Amino acid sequence: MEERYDPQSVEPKWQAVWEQTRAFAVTEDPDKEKYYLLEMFPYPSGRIHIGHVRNYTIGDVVARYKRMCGYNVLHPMGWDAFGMPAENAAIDNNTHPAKWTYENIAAMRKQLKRMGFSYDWNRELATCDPEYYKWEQWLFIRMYEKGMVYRKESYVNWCETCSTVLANEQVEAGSCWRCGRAVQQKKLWGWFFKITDYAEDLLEYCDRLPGWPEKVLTMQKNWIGKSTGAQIAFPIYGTDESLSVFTTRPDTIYGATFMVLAPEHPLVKQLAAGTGQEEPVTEFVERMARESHTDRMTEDREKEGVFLGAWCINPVNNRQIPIYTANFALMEYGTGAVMSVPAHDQRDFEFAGKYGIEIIPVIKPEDISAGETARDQAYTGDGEMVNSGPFDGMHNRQAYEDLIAYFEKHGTGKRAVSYRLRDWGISRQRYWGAPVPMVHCPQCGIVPVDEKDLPVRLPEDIDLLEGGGSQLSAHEDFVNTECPKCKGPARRETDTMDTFVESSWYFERYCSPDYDRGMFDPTAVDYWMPVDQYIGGVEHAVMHLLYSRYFTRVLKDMGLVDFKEPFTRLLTQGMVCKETQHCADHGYLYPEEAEDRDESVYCKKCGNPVEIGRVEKMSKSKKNIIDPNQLVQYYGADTVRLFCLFASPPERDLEWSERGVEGGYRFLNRVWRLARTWMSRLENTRPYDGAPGEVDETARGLYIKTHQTIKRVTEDIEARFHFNTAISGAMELVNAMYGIDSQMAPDEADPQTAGVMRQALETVLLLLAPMVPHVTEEIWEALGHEAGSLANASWPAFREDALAAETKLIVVQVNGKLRGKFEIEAGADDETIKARALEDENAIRFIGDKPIKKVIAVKNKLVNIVV
RNA sequence: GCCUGGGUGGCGGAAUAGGUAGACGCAAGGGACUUAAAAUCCCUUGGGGCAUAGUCCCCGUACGAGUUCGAUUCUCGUCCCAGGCACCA
Repeated sequence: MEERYDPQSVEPKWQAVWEQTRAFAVTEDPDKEKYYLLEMFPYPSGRIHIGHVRNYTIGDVVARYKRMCGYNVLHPMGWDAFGMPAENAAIDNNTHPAKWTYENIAAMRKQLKRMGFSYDWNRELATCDPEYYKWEQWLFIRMYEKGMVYRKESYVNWCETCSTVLANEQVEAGSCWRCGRAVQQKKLWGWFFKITDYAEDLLEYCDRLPGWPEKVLTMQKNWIGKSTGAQIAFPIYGTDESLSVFTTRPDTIYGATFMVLAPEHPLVKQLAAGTGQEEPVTEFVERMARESHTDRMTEDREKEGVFLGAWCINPVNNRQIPIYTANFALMEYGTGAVMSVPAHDQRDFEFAGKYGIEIIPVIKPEDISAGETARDQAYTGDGEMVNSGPFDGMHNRQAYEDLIAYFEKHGTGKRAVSYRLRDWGISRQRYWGAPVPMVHCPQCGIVPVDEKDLPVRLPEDIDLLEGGGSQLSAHEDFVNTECPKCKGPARRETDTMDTFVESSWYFERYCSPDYDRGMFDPTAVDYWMPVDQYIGGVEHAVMHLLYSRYFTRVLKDMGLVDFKEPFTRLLTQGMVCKETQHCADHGYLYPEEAEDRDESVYCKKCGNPVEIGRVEKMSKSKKNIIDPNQLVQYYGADTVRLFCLFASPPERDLEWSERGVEGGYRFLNRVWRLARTWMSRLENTRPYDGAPGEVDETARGLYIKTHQTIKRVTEDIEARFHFNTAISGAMELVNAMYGIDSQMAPDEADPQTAGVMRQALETVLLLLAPMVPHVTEEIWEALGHEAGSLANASWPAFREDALAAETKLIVVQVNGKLRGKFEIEAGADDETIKARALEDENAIRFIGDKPIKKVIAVKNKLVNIVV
């Protein structure tokens, strides 16, 4: 053991050992209980950032901990390797996306290895590998055959900068989630997955995922957005046709005074034709089409519409009601038509007010005296029905049910459910993605590629410099093919798939990454899946996690897996944040561009004082980032890992602090120095593992502390992943060992004390091994253990009797306020401790001459005297 | 507006089947070692009070009530912060 702790020599040494011995490679072993720990795989951007480090450190601690507990732990890592940045970088640097991607992967793999994460690198995969996306294409065809995929022309979210389609989930506040540009609507043909078929099941299972954070489940539920109500047909006046609407409030139908169609609704132009309203309607519809989705959806958007010149008939009272088209109606939701009841819907109320449409209240508010009708807003609550013919006097909840029964009886409507969730549009007009494996044949129409011809490989000789959009459609060799059916000339589909498709099944591929007869080896998936613990950022709460749940259901319905939910437990770790530094002349500054002196911070460029901003998520634009590489070079991977774990519990945001990192480094040095000081005394000593009764005074405290710490750290990790308190516990144990150290020199220690010291030291190493694996392995070896054996050591167990055989501190309260305390042997009965408490001088002082009403005793804890 | 979380020292954060509030770390102050500094080690550190300086007293977990012998923890109300959703009929 070296005198000085030098992470730069210790860490690479153990990383080499783990690599050579393939320490973390696993295979299915039916005799061992499995544990599948997965962290969300990264996009290979070129270098890992501190968010990755935190995510993967948390995961690594759990993986190593479970491994020490005897589980067969699958802990894989790979690359979410398709996507736009590769194309942009390729254009910028005149390289190829594949080259750029694989170089980035190599660089990041090296960085991850330098962190000492316990991955089974044999299972590494990259989604841009044809051997990977081949099976994605295979599944696409299976889904197509089963009618789970379809093609349609639709308005899509279009990002001009990225020249691609975005899924609804990829639009954030009306802008592209990647580049921030305002999203436009564009009509385009594209491929869709029928995720809406599973809306109900996905929703239902939100209540059957106890291992998931409530927050994520709520977000998913909201995203699916289930509403129940009725679908009702309104005959169109003067025609044989009818207008179908979805409403959640069939009970308010007597108050319907107008109808609204989405501007894109096919009936809009048809109904307006020849009514004299044709011109204003066409003008309105065209203006709406020109407006971006963003503008139309902005908050507080003024409601606006045009009368179509047509009417429909309310089926319950034959009332003739006007039909409008308006900006607030969405074609994608329900039937694209709204039954408007201004008295009981705020939006309809505003519209009616603007256009002078009649407002008929049909529900009397429960909290307002009868007869009152003048209101400045819609009433959306419950109450007694009025103005509703035969339903008058009934409670609206009852009328709701009766009206649905009435519609069903007369065939004018039915109970209905509507979801906010839309089908998943997966077409992207980009090069760097998995090609959709379909062929357009002038004779046979759309034909899937033959399975034997998979994968449909991305052509490598491509010139990306020619403008944006998909270069695939310009690649003649790729596009021109023959029809799998009639063998005539045909054209290939040039859309590639959304990269979320790859990440919807990679966790299954990890189970058998080299399998070449299917997406995965069923026996391997059967053994490893589902993932026991999944860890990643909350930013994936909706998209990635919902798509993965959907995909798993698809695989189940195809008989490929026998479970519905891929992730049993989910942990969403918080973000890494740091204060910003801003110079009046030079803008935001990187940490190394500012200089700390005299308790203030100055800009290195101009020497002026720097303004310290609020603590925010680390981002390049704010320059409040720190480079994991530099930290590792300076402090070592163990210190960086330790700080990430210690600074805050995993689900909470972590505020980066250079001083905090130094604190972590100092602690590891403290452990090192203690081990080094005592090494010659301990290396030939056996750890003391005897009964507590035989431990004499000197070592007794440390002995008990050791066992208490094992219990505490185990519970902190096992029950709640609170590594910060686990580390606190280990620090306390080290402090206790320094207590012995300050009392005696190592060679003065009696055999028993030395044994207890060794036991304490080994405990510290075992408990910290999952968190700081390198330094602990080094000291473990110095103690005479086989090199590299700590990674496979058993998690320590505590002795119950070591915790039990103790005196307890009893707190004395008078009227609930702390007035004194005393020590007594553990388990002393209530009467004994009450008696002792009543003798307490200070307590007596507070009791004074007031009569004692009651004395409450809690065994081993406290006595409260009530006066 | 709706849905989730969350408000505890100078700072990051401990403590919830209700039972000593502030573990552990950072920062700060004092001391030891040193020619000196760094490193290290030890001590102090929520606020206030006192003729008694203590095994002392009062206040204190966003704010206001309530339940209880006892509330950071449970209930109700209010305020503030963060994240998500937001014309979804």
